[in-house]
Amino acid sequence: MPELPEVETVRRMLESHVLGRVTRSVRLSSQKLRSSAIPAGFAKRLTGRRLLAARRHGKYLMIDWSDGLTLLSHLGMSGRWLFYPDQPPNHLEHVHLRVEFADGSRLWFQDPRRFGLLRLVPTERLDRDPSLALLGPDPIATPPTAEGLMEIARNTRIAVKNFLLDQRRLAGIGNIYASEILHRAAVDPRRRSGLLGEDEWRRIAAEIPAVLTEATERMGTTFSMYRTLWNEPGTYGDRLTVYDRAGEPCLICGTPIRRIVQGQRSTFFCPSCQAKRKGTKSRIPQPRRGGRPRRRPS
DNA sequence: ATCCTATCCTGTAGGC
DNA sequence: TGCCTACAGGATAGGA
Repeated sequence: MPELPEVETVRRMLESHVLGRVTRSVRLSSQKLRSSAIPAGFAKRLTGRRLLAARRHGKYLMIDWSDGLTLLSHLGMSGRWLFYPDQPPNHLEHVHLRVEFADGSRLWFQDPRRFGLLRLVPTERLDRDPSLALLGPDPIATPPTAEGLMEIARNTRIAVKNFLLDQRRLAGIGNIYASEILHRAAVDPRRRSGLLGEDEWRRIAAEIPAVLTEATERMGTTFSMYRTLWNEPGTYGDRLTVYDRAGEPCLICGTPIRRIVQGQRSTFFCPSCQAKRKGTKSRIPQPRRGGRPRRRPS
């Protein structure tokens, strides 16, 4: 579910509202997350620690605690960090981690599908963690250049949509924003990365941070699962130009948006704006203003 | 090496 | 209403 903008939204909220709090009790669910190696003593090691910083690389969130401890987390498809200053809900399913702070506030990690990750790592060894070690640059911390992308793409035959999803090349883009970026860059998602021209990479390089930043400003995109730290939906769904709009008119040219499957995942694009030609001088689609509200999250 | 497929889970929407 | 299928924002092991 969550891509860079959703994780960054949560990170900012942790930074502004949870920083400095000290843990009083920590409870782990017995239900195991798919990718978490949770060592014995997890809860005990986190007890009595002060939250010092919240960092992010790509879709990974890193929460630093006192005494050199970092909680590495990935939201997978359905993970949520939720903060309750006062009363937490009585019944909430799939809560894997419950942290209670000394002031009575609580921080929970919920993940119904259990594709997420929680791992407690010594801060100094974080960069050697297998999940982080292979990640490419974060496109917000290090905005990509046309030249850089072209270099990474040299000699690869992978479709550009799947290229954008590969976290070892760039860390943070997921299935929604890959489609959005390519639509705004006017590049056909099926094009082989190694065959794209410099002008196309230039447009892609510009749209990557543009789309991710705009989405972050709107606290991400909520279809169903994703929520902010305050359990609120993100509103970038109102700005999506192609994702989940199969059959609806392209906001630039009116051509019906198409859905195809690449790597067992949906890709949405405009067959006209993103015509499969090299060096096309297409108009760059602009984000829509206002527009009809998207489906309300449940 | 590179690319692709299947798989891990639960919840929900839509067709009948 | 209920049953069934398809699909969902991700990463990754293993095979071609």
